[in-house]
Amino acid sequence: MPSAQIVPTLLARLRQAHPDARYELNWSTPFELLVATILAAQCTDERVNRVTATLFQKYSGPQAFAEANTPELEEDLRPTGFYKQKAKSVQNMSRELLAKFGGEVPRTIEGLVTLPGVARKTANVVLNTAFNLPSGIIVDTHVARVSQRLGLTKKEKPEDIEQDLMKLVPQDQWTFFGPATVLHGRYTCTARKPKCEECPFNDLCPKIGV
DNA sequence: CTCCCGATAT
DNA sequence: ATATCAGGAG
Repeated sequence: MPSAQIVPTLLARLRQAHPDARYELNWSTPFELLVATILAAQCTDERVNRVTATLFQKYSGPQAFAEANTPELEEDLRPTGFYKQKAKSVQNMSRELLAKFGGEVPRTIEGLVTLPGVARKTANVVLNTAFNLPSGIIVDTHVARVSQRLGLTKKEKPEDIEQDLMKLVPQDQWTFFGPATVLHGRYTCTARKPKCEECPFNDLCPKIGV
């Protein structure tokens, strides 16, 4: 069966499994979601949430991060891993945000991607989740793995996978498909021991790469 | 392609 | 012990 044919079934069953799929990062403003998403690289949401709970009390917005003492910020971010890189990204991102966008998170992928530490995945998370804009499809390690196993793409690079998915999935489903597929990958189609027995797509999955 | 880097599941 | 985890920059 061509992969395009299974997409409507896929979307219907995804909705059953994850009716209110949304990101599991905690945030109260688009800026906080942007910071949290940068911190989420190679790190679980749970650990990011543990850090941001106190982080966002200490640093109230882009101005506070821009003026922060860098070694101190590094320590604040240490539990998320890559902490020197992430401290630099968050601080420089905040400075650029103030300099170029008046401290307001831009609502376009072109604008977001100019910020340090922000590429398509992070930009799509912010636009899809905070602004409900179908700017593209979030492709992280989970979406990539699930899409490959289901035979929706044979590509390796996230940007190429996103292109394939955008052709297959109707645009008004993009903001649902991304987060829902992330959850499916996180809890069912896991990297190491995928739970194929309890997977709602078991009957239509070629199980590529499993 | 390599590097950044700590925490957790297997 | 080691692969992997909501990636991105140089």
